[in-house]
Amino acid sequence: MRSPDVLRARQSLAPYARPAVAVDLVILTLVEGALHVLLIRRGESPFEGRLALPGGFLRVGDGQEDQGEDLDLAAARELQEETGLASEDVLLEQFATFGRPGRDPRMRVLSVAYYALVRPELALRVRAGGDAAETRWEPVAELDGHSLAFDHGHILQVALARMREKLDTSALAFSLVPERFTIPELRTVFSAVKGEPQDPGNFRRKVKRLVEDGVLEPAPGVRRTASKPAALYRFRAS
Amino acid sequence: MRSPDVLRARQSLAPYARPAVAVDLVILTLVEGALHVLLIRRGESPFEGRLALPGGFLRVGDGQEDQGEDLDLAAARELQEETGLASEDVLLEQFATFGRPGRDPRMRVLSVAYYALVRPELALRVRAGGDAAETRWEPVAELDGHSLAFDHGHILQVALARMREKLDTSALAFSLVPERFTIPELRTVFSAVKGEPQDPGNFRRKVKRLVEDGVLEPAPGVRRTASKPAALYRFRAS
DNA sequence: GCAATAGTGTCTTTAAGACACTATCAT
DNA sequence: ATGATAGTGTCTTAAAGACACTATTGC
Repeated sequence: MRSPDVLRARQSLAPYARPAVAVDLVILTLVEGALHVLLIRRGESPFEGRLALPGGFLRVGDGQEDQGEDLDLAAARELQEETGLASEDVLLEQFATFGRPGRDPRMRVLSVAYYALVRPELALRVRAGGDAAETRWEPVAELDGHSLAFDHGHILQVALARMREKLDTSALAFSLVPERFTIPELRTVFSAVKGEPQDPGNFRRKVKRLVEDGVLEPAPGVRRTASKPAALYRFRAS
Repeated sequence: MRSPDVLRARQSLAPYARPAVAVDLVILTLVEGALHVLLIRRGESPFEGRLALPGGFLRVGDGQEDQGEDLDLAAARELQEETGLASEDVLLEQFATFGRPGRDPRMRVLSVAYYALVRPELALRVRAGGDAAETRWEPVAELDGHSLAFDHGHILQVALARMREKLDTSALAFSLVPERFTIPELRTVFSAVKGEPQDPGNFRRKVKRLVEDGVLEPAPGVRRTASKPAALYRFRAS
């Protein structure tokens, strides 16, 4: 075996072959109380005709001066290209990088994966279904993991697992409701992400604590519903 | 702006320039109750003479048939090369990927970062300080973030933040104590990672719950200490 | 009026935090 | 015996869960 020093020398002088690097997006929103993910029908091989996560290759410059775009910027650019949404309106967060050899049969490709949480009102604006590229919202719960192209089913599962971890300890949930939202709306998000219904009374108590702690604040107006109108709240950036 | 379809076509036919991809390791252990990270004194430009995280380039094959090594395997290989430790004896987990343009002045380099948690008994075996490459354990608390090469100070901070998040909700802590450990030993891990002392009585209660829940089990023997010997426990893989 | 759901209140259990106290070792 | 620390017990508070109940709307 070569010693580490020899390895290091070889690397700086004559680098190994490089992998292609893609940035893939798990774009999620809530439609009628259920998590939906934005998928694209692939029009070319491999996995032609299969659904896949939107994404694209990282732009790398051609030298020391121009080294290309940041990963977060690449994710924002892809989001814009695929949905027309600006990254300021969406929670966009890197969560893992996937690189198993063979995951793309053509060549070695690493995928730096981001999840993007889109408010329901913005999700409506996404050109879905009408495009040539055939972009569409698919309900996460009804997806067969094996139906997605590449390892995208796995990537989706990892994204969901991470979101479940962070749901209670971050501001993540507030990115899946309108900017001004009701407590029941927020409860729907928790129910959908956790996959089990949340008790209305207990959930309300939890949200009320957030208000007392200054995380949320009451917002003017009410939301008209099928029954009793509900009070509005908003997230305090502070 | 080019349409997405045109972009996709260009990419598959003539891929953009590719970044170099490194796998860097935040190798941590506990020495005398304090978190220590394994660092290497760089012997070459850039950042010659500065301390850096150990790591190396991902091995990518040269075609469709040989696509090279998996990311996890690359991390395990680097760990073995730098410390002599086998990945089975260490908790090795990817936590983020860093790719800011300019982070390496020579060229565009992505770094897929892993943390590696090493039991104190194994840490002693690591050839530290005696090598030509000058590998050494540095106390995390005393490190000036700006003293590390590249963005490695930042990478270290992200690793620690992630560990703090997962400490209470994963088996992470059990990888920083001997396979058979005492409650005070485990408490030291929590104190070091959280950065604040843990109450002995309350902490013991928490561990006892883990025993009742079958996460831990009593182990034979006792640990002799400077005072009263302590009972041993072990993590139940199950 | 009635269905639906926003919103309130209560009781119980669990866990965290503060902290006093006892037990058992090495020296 | 004494210092150190393993280990126990108690009191308080915060939060989760189960669940009964009231209030206000659209229809």
